[in-house]
Order: sequence, then structure tokens, then C-alpha cells
Amino acid sequence: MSHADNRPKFYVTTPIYYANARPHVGSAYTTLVADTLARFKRMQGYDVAFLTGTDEHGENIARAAAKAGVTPKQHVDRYSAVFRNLWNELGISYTHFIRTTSPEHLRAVRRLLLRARDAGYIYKGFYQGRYCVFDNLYVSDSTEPIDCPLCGRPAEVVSEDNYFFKLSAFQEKLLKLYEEQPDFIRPGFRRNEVQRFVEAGLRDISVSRKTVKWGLPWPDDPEHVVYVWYDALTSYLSGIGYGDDELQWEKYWPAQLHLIGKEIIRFHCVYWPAFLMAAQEPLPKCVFAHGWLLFEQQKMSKSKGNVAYAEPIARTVGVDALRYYLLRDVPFGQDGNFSHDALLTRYNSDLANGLGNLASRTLAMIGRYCEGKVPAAHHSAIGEAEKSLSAGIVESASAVAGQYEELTFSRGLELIWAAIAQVDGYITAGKPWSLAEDPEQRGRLETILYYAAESLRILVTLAHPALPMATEKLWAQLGQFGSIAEMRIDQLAWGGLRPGTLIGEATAVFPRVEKAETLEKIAAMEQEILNPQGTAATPSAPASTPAHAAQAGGAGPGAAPAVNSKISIDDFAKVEMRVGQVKSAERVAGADKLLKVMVDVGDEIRQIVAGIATAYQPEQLVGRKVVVVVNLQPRKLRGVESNGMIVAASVGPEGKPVLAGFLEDVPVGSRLK
RNA sequence: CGCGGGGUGGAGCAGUCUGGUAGCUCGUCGGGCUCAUAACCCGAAGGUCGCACGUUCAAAUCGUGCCCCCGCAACCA
Repeated sequence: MSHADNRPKFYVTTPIYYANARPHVGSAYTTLVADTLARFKRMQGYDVAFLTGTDEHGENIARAAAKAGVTPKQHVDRYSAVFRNLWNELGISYTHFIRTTSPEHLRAVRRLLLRARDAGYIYKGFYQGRYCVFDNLYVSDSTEPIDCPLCGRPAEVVSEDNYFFKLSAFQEKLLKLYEEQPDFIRPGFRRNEVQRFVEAGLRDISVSRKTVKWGLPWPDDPEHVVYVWYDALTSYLSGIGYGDDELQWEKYWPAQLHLIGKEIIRFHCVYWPAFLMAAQEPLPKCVFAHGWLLFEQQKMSKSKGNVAYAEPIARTVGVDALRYYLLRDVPFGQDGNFSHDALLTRYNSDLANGLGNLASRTLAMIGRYCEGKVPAAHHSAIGEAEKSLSAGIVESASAVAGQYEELTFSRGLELIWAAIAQVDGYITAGKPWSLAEDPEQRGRLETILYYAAESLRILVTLAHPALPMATEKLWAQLGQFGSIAEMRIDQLAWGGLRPGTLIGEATAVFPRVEKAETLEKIAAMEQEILNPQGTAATPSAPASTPAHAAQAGGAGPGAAPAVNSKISIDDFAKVEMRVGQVKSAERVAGADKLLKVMVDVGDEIRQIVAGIATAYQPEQLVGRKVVVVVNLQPRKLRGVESNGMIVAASVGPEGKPVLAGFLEDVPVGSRLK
């Protein structure tokens, strides 16, 4: 808070994470990227505020707490700490951590809300939606029939008085914003997406709830609770003192960058600027939405059993390995594949064989041939090779900074590694180990080693935002004092390494690992996380534990038909299945998966809507014998009535339907038993 | 015509906005070197840049049409 602090400000945020489960690499990804950027900005001389935190309200949390037999407060205290501990373990350099259950957050939300209300953008209205009374869950904001995603039971229509935000009033202003400030939404293709959405028209949104109890009380109307958007998004303000510590708030707001995942674009690019406009507060400069890390081509999710966690990686090959892999292998913005195998390949080839080995060979030679002191370059020995090396390194320095600036981390790292290869080539060509045998060549030898070490110093500095831990160690090994983080990345110049500097002890910062063995270690640790109290043995357990399958319940299409309880023959007899023959079939308008099929089941022709259009053409079904469940309650699908169900196997992860049939001919109408 | 992303040597990806030698990592083959973490360096093989037409002196890149894959949305009784 000194008056001498004229440094430019940079405020970056991650989303606040829902304090309901432990974070997997997906959440760690956003945070690691934000950290890399924060470190880079500090090395450019910025005063950086870096906010992360936890989102701690809502019915899902209340429910999870009840299930665990604790109060919601205890529950969020616990999970908020889990997040904070993980960020600490990963060396995340956040400066602010906001919890939405904190008093300062409440003050900020009140303030933002009241300013919008006073400006006339909040009104009381009538909300109708679908709500599951068993799970206390708002399932949908429309009154269209829908089943609860948790229990599968039909959700009921609820109506209640709610406070609404006049989002519709902001359509033109938002479009103007996107137009005038093209960098407000990045990457560009996301901007198009949001623009289209807004152009299609905006409806006012409900911003309070009566039924939910675990949330912030509505200002002046405690019967209501602030619904998710105002609560969560305002954390970007409350985290730096909005309505609480005005000096700090004025110092850092507006944020330069909100880093988010693509699933929450709408809230950040539409609702959030509208909320701020309504309150007449300045808007953030940029929302950058990155893609997802796909695990085996699918979005990571716990219920699918395809999650990966950060800790096992950090504890086997180090946090820097995880950071490097994510930043280098996934073009930032796009979806990327995540695999432990690829991570270890990167680790060995780029970190161990590349940077680690370059440091190792350079420092070892200085130790052996120069008594551990950085030698001086001899003017007489500086030739073309030296000039082109130093020029190349200096050039990469500014190019790399440019890439960090643009958040194109993969390209920045690619440039650093191209330079590493250049130094390796320079050393190999100069053969210092041969020169060392000839006292006449002393000058050449020392020059080459100086050039290698100085290149290394610069490259290590450039890599620091991405690899904070290892570069700090290498910094010490190069005999440098202080923290490498204090270096100015924008002031790197050739010649900063002082001859005579005593180098430190050279130990491998990225020891090569045996892939198969490390993969096993990681897998074992993953199991331990998924199944903490689990027996140490954990024999070759399949990825998804029964516990998870059970939790998924009837929710997902991927839920395996786990036969956990047996039914009696009487139960089975309740299901009446008959052989039917398809008379006609046609697509249901506006649906890609549905076919309207007329089936002769013996005594009548039934109209059945079946979700098999992805696998069968209507024409090829006509005349075919199928198995039909005939005593099912009728139901409308896409407005078309369906009287029964055609039995099909659900094959593969996508559940591709394959119709049941008979090898011998069977008469229409025969009962299956 | 619901919205969007993608299709580039065996694998995974850059490059496309701002046309002009198709680049990176891994893998394969051959050679060099021995300072270094069995690492490093050099070289080679391997690509009709999804398909077609068009614009242009020139197209992975621009335009039009089509095919295939993947998300979101909505309906797998």
C-alpha cells in the first residue's frame, strides 16, 4: 500500500469452484493456466491480483451435507479447504481466495443487487418451472414435462414469486459491447457463438428462490434467497473488496481477464456484463473460455468413472510436469485430450531429455573443466556460431513473451524448446570435451561453455511462468541469488551471467522415469483417491466402482443395468411382451433419434415411437418382426403418442440400439415368457 | 436449413484470420558423438492438407456445395 507503488495492475480470476467434490485435472487446468499468466505478468513488473475461490451455496450442497450427516457450513468448510490445499500443493500463486459464505461476499452481493434494483432492473415476477420435490431441485426453467436428472421421477410444475433481472433490456448494449470490444470474448469463435445467442433474443432471468434455503438472504426480503448467478459471479468483485475495501477494489477492478471453461460462457459473457451495466460498474476487459480436457474422448466426469486427478501426477513426476504437459500439448482454447501416457512421453522427451539434460551437461562441464565457476567468453573465440546462438536466444525471448501475452502457451513453449535444441546443437558441434584435452583451446572451451550457460539462464527464465518449481532449482544451480521470479522477463538481455559465478550442485531436476512403472504408481494413487478408506490391496478393480454406478442411478444413458436385486417371476409376468411386425415406419419431424413405427401386435396395430433412428432406416424396418412391450403406459414423445416399446439391446458406450429378433419364424402376436 | 468445433505423413497436434518452401512432438530407419538424465547431434523414409468445383500467376489457407466425426440443445417408454 505504499505510495511508491506505481506498478501497472493486472487482475486475473479463475472461476470459483463448487465446494462439493474434490477437484480433478479439469479444474486444476484453469487454475494452472491462470497461475502461469499471473507469474508471467509479475515478471513483467505488474502488480498482480490473482483470485480463485469456492462457490458454497445451493441445494446441491445442502443435499450432499445432509447425506454426509453434517451441516452445510461444515460441508463447505471441508471442501473449500480441499481446494485450497490442492492449490497450495500445486504451488498456485493466488493472492486472493474468496468464499461465497464469507461476510464480505454478502456485502458485495447486496451492493451489486441494490444498485441494479435502484436503477430499475430488478422486479418481482412470477416464476414457473419444473422442480423435483424429492430432491429439492429446480430441474428446468420451462414448464415442459421433464424428469429429474437425479431420481428420474417426473418433475412438477412450481410457481412462485421471484425477483427477476431485466436481462432483456441489455440485448442491444451487449451486442454493442461485443462489437466495440472484440476482445471481450476470446477466442473469436466463442464470440460468434455468444453473439448468435444474444441476437436470438434475451429473456429476463429469475435471480431469487423461495424454496432454496442454503443461500444468501435477499436484501430486505429474507423469504428469498439469492439464486446462483448473482451469488457466484459477484465473487469477482467481493474477492477484491467491493463494498468492503473500496481502496483495494478501485485499485484492481476492472479485471483484465476472467479465465473460464467453455461450459460457463453464457453466464460470463451475457449475464455478468449485464449485471455490471445495470449497476453502472466498469466491465472486465476479457473473458477467455478454454476448452475441455477430454479423457478417452469424453468429458471427464466422476459418474462416468473417467476422471484424472492432479495429485498423483504432482507426487510422481512433479507439478511442473503436469503444467508443462497441459500448456504444451493442448492448444489453449480448444478441447484437448488428456492421457497419462502422453504426459509421461512429454516428461521424458522434453523435460528430462530436453531442458533437464541440457542443464545437466552444461553444468557438469563447467564443474569439470572450470572448477565450477562460470568461465568468461573470449572475444577472439566469438565466431559465427556464437553470434547466431546469442541472436537466436535473444530473439526467442521476445517471441516467447509475445506468446504468453496472447495466451498461446503451446507456441511459446515450442519456441523455448526449439531454442534448447539450438543450444544442444551448438554444444555438440563445438565439442568442448575434446577442446578440454588441448590447453591451446582453452579460450574456445570457455567461450562455448559461457554461451551454453548464458543461453540456459535466459531460457530458464523464459520457462519460469510455466515451470516455476524446476526453474527455481535450476536458477540456484546456475549460481544465481534470489528468486528467479524476481527477474524481469521483458528486460532479458544477453550477457547477464557474470563470469566467475560459482555454480551450485547439479542434480537432476527432471529425472527420467520408467513409463510403465510410473503409470502403475499413478493408477494406484488414483484408486486411493477414489476409494480413500478402501483396502490397500485394490486388486485389478475396474475403473468405475459399483458405488459410482449406484450413484448414477437411472440418471445417465451410460448407467449399466446393474442387477442388484432379484425380482420374482410374478414381477416378470407383469411385463407383457409380444412378437410384432412393423407395418410402416417414418421419422418424427424435428427429432434425429425417433421413428414413429406402426406395429401389428396380433390383435391391433400399435403406434410406437422408438429411439432407433440413428441405427435403422425406416424402409429397412417394414416387415421386420420385433419384440414389443405392449402393456406400457402411453407416453408422448416429441408430441407423438407412443403405445409400447420396441425391445432392443443397447450396445457400446453410445448405447447404439440393436433390435431383438428371432432366428426362426414366429407368428405375430406370440407372447414372450 | 437449431448453435458450435473438428477432418493435415503411423499416433497426437501447429499452420488457416494476414494465400507463396506443409512445421512440431512421439514412433520407424541409417549415421555421428560420448560432456550429459542409455541422454545429445545429423540425415532418411512417410502427407492427393476430408471430397468437388470456383477465385488467383499461386490455395491447407479465400468462396460455394457436399461427405464424415465430436460437443451443446432437444425427443432414446
